[in-house]
Amino acid sequence: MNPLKAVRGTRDLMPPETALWNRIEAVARSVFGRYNFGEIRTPIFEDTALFARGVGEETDIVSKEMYTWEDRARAQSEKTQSLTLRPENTAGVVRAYIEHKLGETGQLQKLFYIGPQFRRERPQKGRYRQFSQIGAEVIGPAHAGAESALRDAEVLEMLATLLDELGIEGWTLKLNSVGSAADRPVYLAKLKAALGPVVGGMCADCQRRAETNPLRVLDCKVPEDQPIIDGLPRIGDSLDAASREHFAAVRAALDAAGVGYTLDHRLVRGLDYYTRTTFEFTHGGLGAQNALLGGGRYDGLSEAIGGPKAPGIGFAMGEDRLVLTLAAQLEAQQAARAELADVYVAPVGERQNAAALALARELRRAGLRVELGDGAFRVKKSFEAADKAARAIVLLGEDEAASGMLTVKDFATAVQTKVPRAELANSLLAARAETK
RNA sequence: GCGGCUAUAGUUCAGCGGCAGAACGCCUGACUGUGGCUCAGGAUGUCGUGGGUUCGAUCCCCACUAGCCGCCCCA
Repeated sequence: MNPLKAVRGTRDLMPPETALWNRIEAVARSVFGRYNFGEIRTPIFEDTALFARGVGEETDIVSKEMYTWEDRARAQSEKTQSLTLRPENTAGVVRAYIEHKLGETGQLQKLFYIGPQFRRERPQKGRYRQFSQIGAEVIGPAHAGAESALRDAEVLEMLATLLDELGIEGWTLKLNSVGSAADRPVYLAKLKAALGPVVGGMCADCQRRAETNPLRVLDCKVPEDQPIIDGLPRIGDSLDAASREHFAAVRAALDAAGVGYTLDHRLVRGLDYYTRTTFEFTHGGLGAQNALLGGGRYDGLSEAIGGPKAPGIGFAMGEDRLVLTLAAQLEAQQAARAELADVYVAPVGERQNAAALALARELRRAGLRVELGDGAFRVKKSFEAADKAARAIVLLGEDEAASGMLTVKDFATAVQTKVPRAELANSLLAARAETK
């Protein structure tokens, strides 16, 4: 029988890499906290209809990338229900906002999440079928200021801070406005009309996209098509006065805060719910998956899934890609170093094993990270193991047990001393404080 | 869903139609209570899975599976 393996597109995360994941999440929590966001945890699966209505029936995510199944009825009277592993988290957050009537509080809701999402795509570097996203949403009634351009700018400024604090070097913010729900059809009609006479001269992909999803034509990277694309109408020219003003206010606030960005009139996002501001933070070195995070405003999403009017803006960041980027910046080695134990407790002779556990318990209760050896090991072997696992070793043999003076050797300095048992924890804590 | 490349020790990888290799790591000893450096020895493995060609296949052929890269799409 073949051993079972993790299913395609999923993987195990293990030390030392998990230390890097934890560090990323700790930095994100710290930044979100300072911007006064609270954490939300929504279920990993939801009613399929939530994604069909929220994300958009015609998007690739919904039409071919979801893990969907029919939940079986447990009684004759019970109906079966179509359930889906969440492919993204914004729809779930907005569903919770509606379900718990958060709009009735009158307050702006600022929520962040960290958790796994699922899409049945072909796996490749930085893209897995179970992947983790870190995201946040600002949503609320219009009278709470949810529609304000200041909220867009604040979210973008927060993201710039987050990427800086994570230590991501060389990111780029791309910014665009796709207009209101009313602007979209107007622009689509113009775009289709303009494509009509020229699409025949474009690449096969574009000819297909012109039919299925004309906005994606703007994303085409084929060099020969670029002059044609440059001649197509720009979405920015189809915005109504209010959208135009909103976008100008976002840019003004970013300029005032000193957050750099690049206007990209071709930045259209794949999800149906986006309105007005759309953005993407990109980074080189990720191959075809160069987007670290993306997001935008979704003023109509709540209504699309049956809720009250609740404009909002949010983003989702691919945590797997952040890890890749940071690991490439040698952060992984530092994370691995942080995993070293403070001390290795080495009993000498099996008769000291019981006493060694008691000693390890004392040290661990004092807050030290402790690896416990085994008295069956020869002392040389204990030292070898300790050198790999910890910053220092404590020997507990017959001499030490009799005298109460423990032998401690610090590997960084190679200095060996005798320390009274009562002072051991404090002395090790002091040593740790020095090296960190 | 489509195309290209890849799959050999714990890891990174070499290799050849006829006994399975290196480096690092691991184990043992030099050193009976002292790591790192050195030296001497040792163990690794259904050569991804299944089929075919052949006297003989890890090697050649086919299929499958998985990974990587790209496309589609997206975070």
